Amino acid sequence: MAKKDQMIEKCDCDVIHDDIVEQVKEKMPEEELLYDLAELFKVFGDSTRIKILWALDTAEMCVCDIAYLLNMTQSAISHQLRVLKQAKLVKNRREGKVIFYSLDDEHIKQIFELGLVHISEEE
Amino acid sequence: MAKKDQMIEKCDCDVIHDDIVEQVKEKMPEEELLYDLAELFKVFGDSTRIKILWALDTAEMCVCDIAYLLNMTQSAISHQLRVLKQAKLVKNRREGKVIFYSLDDEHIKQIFELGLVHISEEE
DNA sequence: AATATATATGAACAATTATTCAATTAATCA
DNA sequence: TGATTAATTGAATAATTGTTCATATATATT
Repeated sequence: MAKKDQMIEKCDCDVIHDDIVEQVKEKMPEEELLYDLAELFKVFGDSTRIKILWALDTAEMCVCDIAYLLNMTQSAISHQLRVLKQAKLVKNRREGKVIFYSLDDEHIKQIFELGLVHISEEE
Repeated sequence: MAKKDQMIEKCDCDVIHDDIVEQVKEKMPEEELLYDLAELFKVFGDSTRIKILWALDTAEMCVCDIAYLLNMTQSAISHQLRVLKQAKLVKNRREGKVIFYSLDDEHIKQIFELGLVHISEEE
């Protein structure tokens, strides 16, 4: 954090690298898009949220049931559900006093599965 | 952090939810696996690392070129490359004074692409 | 050997974040 | 209306993390 706004000079380790840098620059998505992508993965980067998402992939659940399942306080779960909702990963509906949460994205499971492939490949 | 080891009681919002909790429990991967998955996504959850990975998807690059490309200090890049290497996402080879980094995983791009799909779908 | 360069590393600091605790809101039911 | 319950919210705290700065290591060159 607190990145200073400095100008990084080219190294002179090999002039040929100029080509590579230019080539990479062209193929890179926009700065903002990559930032958003990092924000999305940041949401996945917490085991409580991963568990919630994985649970909701099986069934719609209310807050207290998630709390019971994960053995955590309602408050903690509620805070995390808010993060997930802001990221448009879950949605909810009210039924009386109870609020049911469910997944709001098709790709979550696929992303998780790919992640698991990577993990299981580490020797 | 600092999660207290407390016992969360079942809510009595509806006794039927017992079934759901049991069903979800059965389908959930092991605690440890989900933890590792979160750790992986934590690595993706930083825009500097995302940029590095995206850059390396186009071409093998040395540390100073990455630093120049992203306009960040060599030190900052080096620290992040260490994180990426520990997560087995990049590998490196030395050529004289210069150390070249490249991707060490087939799935990174796929995971990123899926993430981008989610982002672009948000209305 | 001495110097220069590319990279790595460790400590420090600022910023971010996950959980807890206490209080509040919203709905139900007596 | 008052009591109960499910969920949300805000502040506080502890832990984690990304960058900087100074220093160390490794290779090449003179």
